[in-house]
Amino acid sequence: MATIYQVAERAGVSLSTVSRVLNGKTTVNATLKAKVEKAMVELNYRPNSVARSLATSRSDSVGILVSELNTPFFGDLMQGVESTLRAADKHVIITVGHNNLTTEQDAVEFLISRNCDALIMHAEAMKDEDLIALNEKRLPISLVNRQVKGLENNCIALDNEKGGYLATTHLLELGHRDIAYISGPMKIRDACQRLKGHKRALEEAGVAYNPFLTFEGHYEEEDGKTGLLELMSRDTPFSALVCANDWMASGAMSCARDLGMDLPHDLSIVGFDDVVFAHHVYPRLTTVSNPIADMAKMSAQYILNTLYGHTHNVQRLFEPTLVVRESTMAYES
Amino acid sequence: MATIYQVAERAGVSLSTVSRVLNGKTTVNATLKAKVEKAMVELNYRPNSVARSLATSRSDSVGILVSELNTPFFGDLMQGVESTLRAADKHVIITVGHNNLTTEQDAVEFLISRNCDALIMHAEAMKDEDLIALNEKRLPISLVNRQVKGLENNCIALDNEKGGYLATTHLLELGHRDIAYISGPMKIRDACQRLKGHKRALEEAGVAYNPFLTFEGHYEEEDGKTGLLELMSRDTPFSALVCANDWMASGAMSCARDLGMDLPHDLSIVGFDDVVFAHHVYPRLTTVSNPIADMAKMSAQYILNTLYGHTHNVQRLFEPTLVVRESTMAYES
DNA sequence: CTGTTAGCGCCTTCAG
DNA sequence: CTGAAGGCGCTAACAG
Repeated sequence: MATIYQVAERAGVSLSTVSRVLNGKTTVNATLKAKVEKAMVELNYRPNSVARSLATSRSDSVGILVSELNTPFFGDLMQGVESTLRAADKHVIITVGHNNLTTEQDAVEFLISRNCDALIMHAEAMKDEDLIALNEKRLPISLVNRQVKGLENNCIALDNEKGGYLATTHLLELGHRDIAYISGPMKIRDACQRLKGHKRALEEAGVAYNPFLTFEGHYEEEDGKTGLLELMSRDTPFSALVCANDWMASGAMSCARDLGMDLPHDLSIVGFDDVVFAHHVYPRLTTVSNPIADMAKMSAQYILNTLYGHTHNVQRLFEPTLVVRESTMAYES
Repeated sequence: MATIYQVAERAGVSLSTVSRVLNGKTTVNATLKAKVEKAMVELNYRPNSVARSLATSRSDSVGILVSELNTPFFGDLMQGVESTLRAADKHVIITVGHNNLTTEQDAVEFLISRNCDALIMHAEAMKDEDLIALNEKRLPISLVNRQVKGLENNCIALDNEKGGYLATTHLLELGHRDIAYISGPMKIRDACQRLKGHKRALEEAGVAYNPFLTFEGHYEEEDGKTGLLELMSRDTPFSALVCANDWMASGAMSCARDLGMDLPHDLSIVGFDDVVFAHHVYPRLTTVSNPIADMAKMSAQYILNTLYGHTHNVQRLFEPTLVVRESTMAYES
């Protein structure tokens, strides 16, 4: 690969001149500039971003931390960030945290050692204080789908409580009173908030919350099945079910069908996230949309602002909306 | 951030010694080594991989090119590569090609300028000769889901022809004779091969191929719908349909249901890829499994072999298998 | 086994 | 506006 030095030699100028036309910061005599550019194409010159990064300790790329690579949720997240960053000529380095503390920390170290200018993270295992320290002492970060006290500006989150509220309210409006709930793991923030919204909706409707109607899952498809089975074994009848994400909803639907139930007549089901397959299931899933791609985009814009002087508006709290499809229907006594 | 020099100073040794304990290539006196390690933790030292990369022109990371970030297929691909590479302590830099020539080339240049040691690519737009040149003149590459003449060793691919054959044979064995086919874009290799397999199955069964029963789509969900509608408008009855991927199959299923058809009684449908949502659709989709995660893993192992002296076995051609679920049933006259 | 000395490719003062 | 010189953090011969 040609280096800046060879370009300089061929163009008959010094390497600083080449550097200047490369970066376009300072003005360069038009003739020299032309010569340099000619030399560059002739040599098929490509700047080495590693060298540049070492010299400037910047890299024009931002690190991304996701929990998994192969789920629709994170797919949308990555895609949202990548496309808006790329439009600004920034690049993206993606790492995986697997919802595990050590892995997340390793990933962060890797990204930093790669001179990333900033980090956009979906951190699940790292603690609030770690994140605060990271942001203060190391490099700017933005958190997607999480709210950290003391880092309000950096957080882009969904109003999960409202989402839970919407789901349950929808069911209440359809006349359901006995509403079961399969939650995510309660150690995860958003899972708590969604459940909280569910409870508020019940309360406002004057329906007593019955702990026997809720089951704690792990956000995985399998939990929809085991949850439904468990709930049904408790001898507390219910006519509707809200699941804290679409995976569990899909699991519950399959299970219900295997049990010979007729959906949605025998059971109305609401999901959460409106993940890509939500309208592939049958009946098509009524769910709460989680505009993760938009949030990701916003997160990227925030980084663009703080790092490269852009001036996008940044919206920090996103409102979920209810997407009514065919998996819910009016209560039939 | 602490540098190797500061560590050396604090430990009272030269920086080459520090470098040595860092890389562990040569032996270092145990006492000195201890001193160095102590200094490293005290200073919370982290090696700067950019500097290392500049000095060695290696980076212990391999670039990945996918077409999209937010689809199950590429999700599995990325996940397969990432996990096996990470197990070998290599990192991954992911870029997106969007099935567009310029974008793909930019992505490749970015990865090279980042000193990636190798590339694992799902290249769709770049031409065979570009890929050959890339591999010969620049850096080792491995191609997933593509076969290039002259690059046999670097290619990990699925026997798509066999997949098409399996899908149609399954239907034939169920007694269907009039089998419609919604293909992918014929400019894409695998789409051609899948169709070829379909034709071979018909031929072997003594069923004449009827061009009126095939429709060319673009591998998108929408094509399932438009394809089905178009095929039905051609007044050539059929009792079964194979779609060249699951997205189109899902689209066709929704459309069929909207048309009031009873699945699978009124129409048996087979998909291709066995993508994550294939068993979320209803009826659960019979499809041809595409072990993309395994292929991705193999691709990573190939790179590990050629680059870092590993000695994994590498399987270059993968056999698809038929996954029979509930979207197909015996022909009813 | 250890320290010294050059670079890796580029940017960035500083003079001119 | 241009060139010379030093340095980013680390590795890799080369002597000792």
